[in-house]
Amino acid sequence: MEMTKQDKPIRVIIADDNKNILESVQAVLNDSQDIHLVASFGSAIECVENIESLKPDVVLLDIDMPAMTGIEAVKIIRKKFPGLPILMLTGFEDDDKVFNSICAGANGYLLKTTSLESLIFQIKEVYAGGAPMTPVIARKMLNAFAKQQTPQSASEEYNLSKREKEVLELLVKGKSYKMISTQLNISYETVHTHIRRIYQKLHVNSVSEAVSKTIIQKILRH
Amino acid sequence: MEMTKQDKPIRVIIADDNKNILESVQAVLNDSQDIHLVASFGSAIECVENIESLKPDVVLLDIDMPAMTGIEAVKIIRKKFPGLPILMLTGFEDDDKVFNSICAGANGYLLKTTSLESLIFQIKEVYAGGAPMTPVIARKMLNAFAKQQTPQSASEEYNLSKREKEVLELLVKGKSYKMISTQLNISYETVHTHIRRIYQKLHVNSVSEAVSKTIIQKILRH
DNA sequence: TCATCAATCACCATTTATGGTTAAAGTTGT
DNA sequence: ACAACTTTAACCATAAATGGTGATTGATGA
Repeated sequence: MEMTKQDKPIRVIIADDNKNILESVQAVLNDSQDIHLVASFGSAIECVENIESLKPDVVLLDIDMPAMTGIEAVKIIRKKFPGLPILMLTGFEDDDKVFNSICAGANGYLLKTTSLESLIFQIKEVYAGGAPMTPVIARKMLNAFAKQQTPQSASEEYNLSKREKEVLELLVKGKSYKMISTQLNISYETVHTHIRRIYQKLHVNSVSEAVSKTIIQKILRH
Repeated sequence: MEMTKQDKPIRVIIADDNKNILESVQAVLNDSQDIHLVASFGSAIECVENIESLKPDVVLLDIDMPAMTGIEAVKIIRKKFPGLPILMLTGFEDDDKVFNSICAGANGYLLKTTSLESLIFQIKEVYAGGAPMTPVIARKMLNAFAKQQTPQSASEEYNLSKREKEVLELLVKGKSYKMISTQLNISYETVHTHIRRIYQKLHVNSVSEAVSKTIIQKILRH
């Protein structure tokens, strides 16, 4: 894949709730001949609303934003603009979020700690059809791919509380009570209580039933 | 993932039908303290046959070889040695082949045009749990993943026996060991044994993991 | 025929999961 | 301020699952 000089600059928009990030990205991209930062937004909603009119070539999305998260934004954008390259921005390698973003249709991600010159390179790369990611994330993707793991299944129908959904997610991923308690930083007994409620609400009485029910549910919604 | 100094060199074997490649790789690896090229083979078959006795830490496989291709070799090796890192070697970015290699279980790939110093680095990386690949290939993987495609080879068989499949079916339906034993008219301990084997073959160690894996697999096949 | 694998069963020890019950602190909305 | 709900946590007892080891029978195939 050869990188030829752009006749027209790559149109980029960005959404990030952190002003500092926005500003520094702006500064760098404005210096570039090949990239034109068309607009920047402080929230995902604004960004999504303006894509149609702005017609960007590449979208940069902070993965963590209040109200609408970057992941949700990806889903919406991907649905309306199947081919539009989307890069996620994240402060650190939050595996699950990056993983879910990618499942939602993101084309790669950038660590905010990445050098800003590298940013320009990565934007060009994703525009040219590449997918920036580090070997560690790549490996995770491959593993997940090989295992055909489930991304994320939100179980709305059963009136599960936020915490209960979290716990159920982890159960579906095959975690034990103990692992869940560690991961969520709560006691084993609390996990036990949550699972009790989950079982009540789902009308099941074992992990395997809960897991089946949850996955099937999720699939059927598509 | 931190790269610490190796106390023992990484044991590497390579298969490539091109003598020039073999020789230059040999030359480079022999200069390295951290890597020990244990053996090199001119064909995939020889390579596969000798893995067991050589116990390498990393395998390098040319993607294009006569008789048995690298891809076929990957499948075989991956089956016998689930955790063994495999790097594919290819002359150019043959997307499909690389893609299929990865689906077959390769952990990354190297262009033969890559600098030989880089080669050492990449070997260390895959040994440490990374997955060397270029952005273009990564993009393909992501697309396939997002679409939840099942590439030819990725719909792995797990070599479950007839009985094991039956037991797994019931597990997925949420049945307990006891219920399964009743339904199949076999003892609890036999169920236990079957499940043991199933876990081995699926590389899991709990019902929930087995169930997730199985359902996803099944659903994705259509 | 010898080797391999599928299917069956058992004994053991240990870890996990499940169900019943209780309860305190925090949140939210009326 | 009160009700309703969420999240947290604990105690107890029992059921279930997991892992190690070993073993027998029959079928299949080199």
